[in-house]
Amino acid sequence: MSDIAKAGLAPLVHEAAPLRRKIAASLRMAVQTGALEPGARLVEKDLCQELNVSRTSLREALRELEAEGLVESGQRGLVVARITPDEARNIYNVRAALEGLVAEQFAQLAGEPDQLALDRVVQCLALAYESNDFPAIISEKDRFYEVLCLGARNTVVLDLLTRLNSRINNLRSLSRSNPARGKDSLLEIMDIAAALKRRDPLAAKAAAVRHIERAAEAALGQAPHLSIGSAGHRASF
Amino acid sequence: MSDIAKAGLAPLVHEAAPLRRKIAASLRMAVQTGALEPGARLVEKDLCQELNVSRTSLREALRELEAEGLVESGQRGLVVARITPDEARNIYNVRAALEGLVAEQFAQLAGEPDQLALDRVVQCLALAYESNDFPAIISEKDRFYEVLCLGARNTVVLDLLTRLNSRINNLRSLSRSNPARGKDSLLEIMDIAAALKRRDPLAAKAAAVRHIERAAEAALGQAPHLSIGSAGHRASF
DNA sequence: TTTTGTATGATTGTCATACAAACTCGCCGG
DNA sequence: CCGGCGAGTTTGTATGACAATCATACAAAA
Repeated sequence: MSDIAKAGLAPLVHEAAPLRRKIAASLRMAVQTGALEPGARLVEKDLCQELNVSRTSLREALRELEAEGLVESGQRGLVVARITPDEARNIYNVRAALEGLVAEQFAQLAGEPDQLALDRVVQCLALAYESNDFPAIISEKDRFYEVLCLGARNTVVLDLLTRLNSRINNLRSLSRSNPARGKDSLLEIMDIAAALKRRDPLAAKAAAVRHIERAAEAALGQAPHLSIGSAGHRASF
Repeated sequence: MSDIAKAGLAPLVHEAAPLRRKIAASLRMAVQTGALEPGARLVEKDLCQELNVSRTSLREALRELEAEGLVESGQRGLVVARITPDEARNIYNVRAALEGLVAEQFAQLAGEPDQLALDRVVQCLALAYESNDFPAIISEKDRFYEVLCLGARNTVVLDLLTRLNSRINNLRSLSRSNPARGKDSLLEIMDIAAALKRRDPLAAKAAAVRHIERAAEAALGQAPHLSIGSAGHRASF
């Protein structure tokens, strides 16, 4: 065995992003920024010209987005998915359930490195909030949930949350238009982090659920015509 | 408006299954039955010949399965996803959380027609259990959850559960090898149904969570090395 | 014998093209 | 005004092609 092999080089994680993945990412971004509005038709030929890719690759990317629920088949071809109020509400309900679960798991399973990573990402998040850098907030928050899921040893939830978030990213940016929301949001997150540091599973779960409920209120308006998430989870505190 | 329109005919939802969907379904079935074992390589050319379809459609189907998590990219191309014990455990944890949520919502939101549909599907399920018809049990149980989600006005969870189940269908049939499990499973489901009929959200949620926990025990062995789902949810009863 | 270099084939990722079926829209005749 | 007809558009599917990458085997060198 050579010296190089012993040197412990990084496995060089083959970050080969296939074209279809870049296409999917580009379309996701277009939906998030509003360049593609809900209900907009996705005409393959046009998108091919726009992105300068073949129909083959484009269609594979569309399958990915379709499975994600970001686009749906209208009467004719695909359209950007319209999110009904019920769906939006339910996405938040699901997020509350899932993030409550991983918060609970993190408190029970996370090791020292996970706690350190959590500290770091919470600090980054605080900075992003202070500088009001919206894209950074979103991206750091995604990283926060990533750290949470990894510490919870739960990649299943990480997967699901990623997909769900892509469906409500437009709502997320909408809810940030409320200036007061930012401060509250950060405080709620620090509540979660504090409970996690104490390794208090139930408090962590409660804080995580509360955070999502507040976010839902901010994004959807104060009237959750489905009292579900709230009532049910509050009952379990 | 014609008499026909008044007759309340089904909207005839143009169930034109594109070929790629049939391909995906066929591959799902192959994984579930074990014809394709976890870790098995999916060579496109071979699959094309086997299924007698073009590579174009096959690859689109594979994207669908990839997004579903049923196949994953190995070093070279795709392989049938191997499910680690952690992942399996977490899939059950997530199912517990999600099915608890929809049970709660059903109890609060379901109308008369939903309750009727529930009765019907529970009866079918009982029949399937009695006749020990494994494929029918699986299929009726999927319908049970479909009815549950529709009554809960929560298509988001319906979507997620469908995808998750495809990843553990092999485990599900495995757990059915335990003969005693069938009776218990049916009883647990009737517990859920009873709570739903009483419109008791918390009892319904508790029963749904308990059902999944028992199923997890049966499928994964009695030692849930992650005490998460159990501890947390029991605490909220 | 072990390591290195090379050839060969298999497989994926991407593309261009083709064509049938389904749909849209506008035109035309009643 | 209405209803059908036809042209253009768009999707679904198939085919063939090619470069890049990977696997394997094999030959050459140390």
